[in-house]
Amino acid sequence: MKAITIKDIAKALNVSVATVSRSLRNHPDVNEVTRKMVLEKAKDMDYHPNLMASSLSSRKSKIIGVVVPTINRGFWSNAISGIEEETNKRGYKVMICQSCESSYHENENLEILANSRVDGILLAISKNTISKEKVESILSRGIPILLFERIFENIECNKVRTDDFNGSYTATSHLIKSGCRRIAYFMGYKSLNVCEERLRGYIAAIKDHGLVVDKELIVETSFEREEVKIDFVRFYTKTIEKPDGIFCFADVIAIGVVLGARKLNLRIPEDFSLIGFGDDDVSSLITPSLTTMRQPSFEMGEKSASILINEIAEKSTHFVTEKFTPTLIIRNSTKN
Amino acid sequence: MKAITIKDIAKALNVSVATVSRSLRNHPDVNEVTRKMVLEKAKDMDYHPNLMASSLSSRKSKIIGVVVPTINRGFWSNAISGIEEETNKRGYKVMICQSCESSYHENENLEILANSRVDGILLAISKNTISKEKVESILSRGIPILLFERIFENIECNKVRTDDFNGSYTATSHLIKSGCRRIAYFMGYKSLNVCEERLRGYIAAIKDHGLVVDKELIVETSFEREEVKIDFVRFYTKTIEKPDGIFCFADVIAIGVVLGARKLNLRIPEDFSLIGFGDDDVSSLITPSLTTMRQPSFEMGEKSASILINEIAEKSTHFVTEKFTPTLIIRNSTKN
DNA sequence: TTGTAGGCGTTATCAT
DNA sequence: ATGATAACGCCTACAA
Repeated sequence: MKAITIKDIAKALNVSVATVSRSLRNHPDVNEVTRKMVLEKAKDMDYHPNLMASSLSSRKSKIIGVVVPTINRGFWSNAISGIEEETNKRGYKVMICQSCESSYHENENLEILANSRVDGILLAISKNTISKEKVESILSRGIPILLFERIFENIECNKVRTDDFNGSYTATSHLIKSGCRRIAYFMGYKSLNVCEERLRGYIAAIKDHGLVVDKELIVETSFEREEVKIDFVRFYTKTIEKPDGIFCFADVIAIGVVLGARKLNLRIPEDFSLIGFGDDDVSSLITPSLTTMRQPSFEMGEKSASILINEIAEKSTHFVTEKFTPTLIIRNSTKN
Repeated sequence: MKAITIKDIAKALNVSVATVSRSLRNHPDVNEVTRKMVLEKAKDMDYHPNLMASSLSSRKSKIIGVVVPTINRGFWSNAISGIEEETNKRGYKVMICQSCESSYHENENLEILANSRVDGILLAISKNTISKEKVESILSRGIPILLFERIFENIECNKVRTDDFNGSYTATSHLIKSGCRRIAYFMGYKSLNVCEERLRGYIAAIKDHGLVVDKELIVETSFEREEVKIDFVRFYTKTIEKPDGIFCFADVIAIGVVLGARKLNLRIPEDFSLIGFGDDDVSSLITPSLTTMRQPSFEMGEKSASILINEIAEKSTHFVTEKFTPTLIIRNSTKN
């Protein structure tokens, strides 16, 4: 059951392992006749290269590590798909880990990936990651990290992000233009700077249109539909002056709001307008279909992988931050 | 920038690499004092083990390969999540690849995973994979493969599958019990044996209830919503005797049918009842909410990983086939 | 063009 | 309990 190695081929052919190795990797310094012979023999003997050995020796694994909060929902599953597409195209494989929104798991995953000597890491930080320490320690070990979607502001590395300010400004403005005057923001986790950025855009839009920001209308909630539903019901019930518009940090939150509204027998957009962020797969299907800011999640994944692989290949030290601007998709959860 | 190795630690401590290696791996044959010393020094020197070297030497990578048709939709993204959960719990990492329903990509991925010396592979075959050759060749190289959801019938390995016959029999029967007499089956790809199995269940239910099978009502379609929509419109338009019930191979197909029905201004379930398979995330949200056969996709992923890892650990040669029976979830796309 | 030999960072098998 | 030393399978100067 022992696998065939280049040594076996060399022996069988009475040549050196170097010649075999070179032939197999299309090295120029090999006689074409020799190469043909080696390749044929390799096929004959059912040879399969050992990538671990090759990686160890060449000091590159051709593997990209990925750490995301979750892999089976909305933005993340699409982004991963984009990552897969691009990495494969460039001859890399991918090792995927979930942090489950836990900084502890995130750190563990990062450590294992780094110890596996992946050539680079794509990371979207978890909701409770506040310290840059781990990331910086891995960067200092010479392993490139690209931060995407969930990033640290002050850190020296490549980044791919959404233009959150712009997006939420557009979303909020759309609500205002369609007649809303009292707009709530369901914001997700305060700790994440994406949430903060979108909060800033929301506030700016409110102010720019001469409305007032009411802190009572800014609600921190989770990324679980059912929890959001509960949060919404509580919020709406206890709020005296009802909002006539709600902007949500993410579509999954907006959908939670829809569920809550159904429970309270509220009609959207008659009783209030609703706008999400992300354009998840479900958003066009739910009733009412969801007005939202579309994020090109697949493309963001592709771009992230592309930039990281460029960095790996060229050893460039010039870092970029790529910003993707979301686009407004108008559906039936807002008026007009 | 060169990373610290056990050799460096050994030198710094004036002990042998063997001692360092043993200390690091909690080998019993080490003096506790020595171990403490080594561990401390390792931390001091910022040592991080090289997993590639370790894998090469120990001949186990602690990595599980996964090959699925797609990673960002319905059953698959949930199954992967379950796989991730279980593998991590057992100290393994995961390398994920998509076949994109292409046998060619599937083979390439399998080859790379095998060459990466993963300890085992979880595979759901693509829609156009007909030959078992590649799988068998990898099995013969001593790398365990577990087939899940999309399997070959006649092959010696562990399997985790849905009880497709049972599920589609139940689904079809439910339509009949709720009054349908002329039931269509939107079946997905004929080439897949899951599709065939569900077809068998559908046919059996029809016959058992004294109805007749009409081949005109068995429609092959794709797994893309928009394509299904088109297929449905064409089908419904050209069919003289309209069906009063439609059973779909998967929820994504059922949703395509919903879109098609909207286009034709048909009402569900008034004009026809609709039942899906899988209970995708969207299915409870769409209008009408979808009656469907729920598959425990996450658990199936977990179970698959669990069985495979057991096989790896115990080198057991006794293969099992685990069957998961789907459960009927009644919502608003069927009557009563 | 080909071969030799050392190295990649561990683990494992002997001794001691 | 510890140490030499040979694998693990491949790559790569350097020599020939």
